[in-house]
Amino acid sequence: MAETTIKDIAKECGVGVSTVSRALNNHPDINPETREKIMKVIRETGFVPNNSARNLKRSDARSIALIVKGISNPFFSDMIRIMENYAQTQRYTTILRHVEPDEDEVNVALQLVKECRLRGIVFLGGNFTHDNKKLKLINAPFIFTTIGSIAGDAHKKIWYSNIAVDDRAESCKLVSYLIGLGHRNIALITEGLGEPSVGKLRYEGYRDALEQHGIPFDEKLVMEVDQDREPYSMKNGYNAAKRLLNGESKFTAIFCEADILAIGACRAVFDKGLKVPHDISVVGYDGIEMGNYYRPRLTTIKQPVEEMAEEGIELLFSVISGKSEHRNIIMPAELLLRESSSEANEARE
Amino acid sequence: MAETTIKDIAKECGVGVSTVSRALNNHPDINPETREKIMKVIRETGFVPNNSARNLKRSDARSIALIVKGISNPFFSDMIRIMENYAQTQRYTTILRHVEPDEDEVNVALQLVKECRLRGIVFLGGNFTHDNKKLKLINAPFIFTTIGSIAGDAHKKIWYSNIAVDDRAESCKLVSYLIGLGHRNIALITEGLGEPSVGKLRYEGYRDALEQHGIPFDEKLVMEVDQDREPYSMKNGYNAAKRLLNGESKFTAIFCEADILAIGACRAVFDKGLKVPHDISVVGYDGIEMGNYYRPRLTTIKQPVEEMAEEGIELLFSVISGKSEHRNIIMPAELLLRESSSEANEARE
DNA sequence: TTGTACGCGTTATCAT
DNA sequence: ATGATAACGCGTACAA
Repeated sequence: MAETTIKDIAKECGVGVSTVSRALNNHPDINPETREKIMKVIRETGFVPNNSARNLKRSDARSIALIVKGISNPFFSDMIRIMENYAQTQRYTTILRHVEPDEDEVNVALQLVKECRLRGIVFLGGNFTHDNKKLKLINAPFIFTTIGSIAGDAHKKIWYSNIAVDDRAESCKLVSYLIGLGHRNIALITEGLGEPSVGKLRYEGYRDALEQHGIPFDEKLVMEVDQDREPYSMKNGYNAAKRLLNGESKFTAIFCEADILAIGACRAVFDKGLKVPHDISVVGYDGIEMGNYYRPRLTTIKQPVEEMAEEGIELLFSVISGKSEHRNIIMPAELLLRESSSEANEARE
Repeated sequence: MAETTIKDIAKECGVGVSTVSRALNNHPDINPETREKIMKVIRETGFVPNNSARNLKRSDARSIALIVKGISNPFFSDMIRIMENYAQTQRYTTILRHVEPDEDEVNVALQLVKECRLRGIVFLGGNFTHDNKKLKLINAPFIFTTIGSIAGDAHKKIWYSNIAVDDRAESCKLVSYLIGLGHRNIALITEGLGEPSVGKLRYEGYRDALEQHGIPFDEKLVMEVDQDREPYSMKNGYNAAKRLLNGESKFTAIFCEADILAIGACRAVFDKGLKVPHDISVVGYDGIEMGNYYRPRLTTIKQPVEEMAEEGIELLFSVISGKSEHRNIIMPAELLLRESSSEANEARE
């Protein structure tokens, strides 16, 4: 029941193994005829080279990894698809690895790179700062994406790439828009402020906006989600909003750090017998497709997912092939004004 | 820049490579002291054995694959997580592979099994019948899940597993419920009837229900989604519903073969200035979390995702370890009566 | 252009 | 209990 190997093919064709290998890898110095003969047998047999043996031998193992923190966020699925497809066009194998919220994505990468001889890594989600010492140990080029950007870092000497929107600025933009609508008491549903996450950047953007408009910061209006398996979930948005609504602080708008949280928050508002946006405006962040189907359509910051994925994966591959250096790319995001926000009405008690 | 290998560790510890290997794999015949000494060095070095070399040599490669058709359906993310976690507890590596709608999942499996020496495969999504000849070529135990069940097959001699709900019966149950509410003109938004997919089973359940209640079948009320990249998407639900609404046939309810389609369909109804369920009832299938946050909450058939994932992966592993035979498991589904369905009002023209 | 032989890092078999 | 060594399947330098 042993799988057929390159030897079997060689024997079958009456040639040496190296000739088969050459046929397999489009090597130049091989007689087109023998090549065709061999490929025919390969097709008939359905032979597929053993990946382990290949990677073991090859100096360039032709595989990259996508390390995703937060699979259940639909935000990532498109990006994953685009990146996988691109890798395939480069004849690379993609290893897709999920990371639980309590796992350290850098440790996972460290392990994976050794296990699988990766040629490159994309981190999706997770924290935006990491232990540099550990990062240095990753023996392959890597890029971060959708984990936030820090504009000030752009000039620093960089040895890995980052591609993201300017979360702090975009977040500030969104909250400023709410303020412009007359909202003064704006609640925030946030991922949690302990970690250096995008959540924190968006939180800072929120504070920036308040400060710029001379609105005092009220920490009672900041609600962290449950330290759950998955911070960005509808359930967390729901629970956090419920706590806010049952609290004593009054507010006329909620800024949720992700659309998926906003959807949960809307549900909590409805369950309270209130209307969005009439009683409370609810805005999100990310621009997931669902936001356009939800009722009301979600006002949000739309991240350019497709473009980020494309630019990111192209960048990684040009770094791998030595064609380009690492870069720090800040993508533009778009403020989508839709139905879940409106002018502030009287703040509820 | 070469990675550290088992040899380096051996040299460092002043022992042979086989001793290191024994320490690494919890072999019985090794002195606990030397074992501890070696493990200490391994921890300090951060050494990780090369997976390719391992799989190459090992008879039991300790890896399984999850082959997923339709990543963007949030329905699958929970299942994937549960299965990955379970595999990890068995110290197995999980290879997650997405399949595009136009790819053949069996071909992918065939290739993967050879490339990676898989010990088992889970198919999520995709068609429910396949070329048996090809299936026989898959050199590893495999199970299908969420691709529909055919009750009549239960007695057949089986050499692979299937775990799913009885899509036809559940679908019939749901449509019968609508009929019970007084609906006579019930539209169907379906995946497409060319392929032997769950879509087809649900379509048959729809027809069963009509027939049982003596309602004539009207093919004008059956709307196939666009042959898109991804059949189950909100966009497809939206477009299909729009075509129905702009058509000449009248109806008071729409049965969508997936919740994600139903959400799109609701949006189309709203855009037309109509109300769900007052003017048109919209029901879905799957029981995704979003259905409970949407407004109105979706009436649907809830598949027991967690249980299916758990039972499925456990079954696969017990087949792998020879502890059990392949089985054909039909899971119970639940009819969730929520807000998107109500008694039929006058059919719109 | 083609074939032979070696080595990639690991595990398993056999001595010791 | 431990160490030397032969595989595993493939790519490639080198010889032919």
